[in-house]
Amino acid sequence: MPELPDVEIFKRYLDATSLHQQIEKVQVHHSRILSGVNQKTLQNFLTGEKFEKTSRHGKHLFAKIGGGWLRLHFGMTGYLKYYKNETQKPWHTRMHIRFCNDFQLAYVNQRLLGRVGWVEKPEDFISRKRLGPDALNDTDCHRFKKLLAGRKGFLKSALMNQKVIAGLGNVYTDEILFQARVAPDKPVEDVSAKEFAALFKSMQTVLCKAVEAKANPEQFPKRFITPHRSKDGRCPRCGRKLEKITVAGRSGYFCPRCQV
DNA sequence: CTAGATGTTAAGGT
DNA sequence: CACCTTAACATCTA
Repeated sequence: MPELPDVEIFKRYLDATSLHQQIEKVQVHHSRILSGVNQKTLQNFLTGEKFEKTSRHGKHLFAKIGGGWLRLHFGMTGYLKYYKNETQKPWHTRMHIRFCNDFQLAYVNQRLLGRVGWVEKPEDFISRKRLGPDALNDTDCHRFKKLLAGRKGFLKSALMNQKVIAGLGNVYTDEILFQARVAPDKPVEDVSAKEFAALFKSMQTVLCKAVEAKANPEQFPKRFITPHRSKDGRCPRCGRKLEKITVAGRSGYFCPRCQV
């Protein structure tokens, strides 16, 4: 589930496997994943070059290479896989980078909702898309309040809006709301100063713990609601059956007793 | 067979 | 301008 913590793990994976190696060949198996660049241009930009470093903003991963940056976004289903043996090539590999050491990096995207692009600088992309500050690296409690102040609509919608804060998706938004004990359908205008502080603190804790757990829900702390997000899921705090709610077209889960 | 799944965006409405 | 809902995208699974 490629939200901020997942993409942070992909970043570390790319850093640990693919930096400073010359690229021998690039193949795009499905042009639908390309955004603002065609296959030939992308191949020209990458071939013979090396990834120098990476950065992440929200759910976007950038890798500096040659005269610009490769941008990777994963949609609802996507990940990276570094491998050597052709038998390990994942199903639904949409782009494929072969390094001179014979290892390969696959961009896997089953549902084709992810995108690969090329930007001169990450900041250009971030401002063009009007993305908010990164939820993990670029916020503090004061700024967080200011981002949400004066907004209308439900809290969950605002938190999931990438133009407000970048990186939170459906699952982690539910987790943050649960940990802060605030209901997803609370109007932003009704959120108290105390609740804003709790939300900010939960956002930091949840994202940090998720990254520590390698974004794997099986390794999340016991108090997390994420592993219980399902029809018969129960609140890990009070045991009550979770409620399902649709906000901004997405299914959210929350505990009606613990979250007010 | 159908509904729903981690994301984003366009279109149309309030 | 801000926000809402719905649909669409493509594919797999419960």
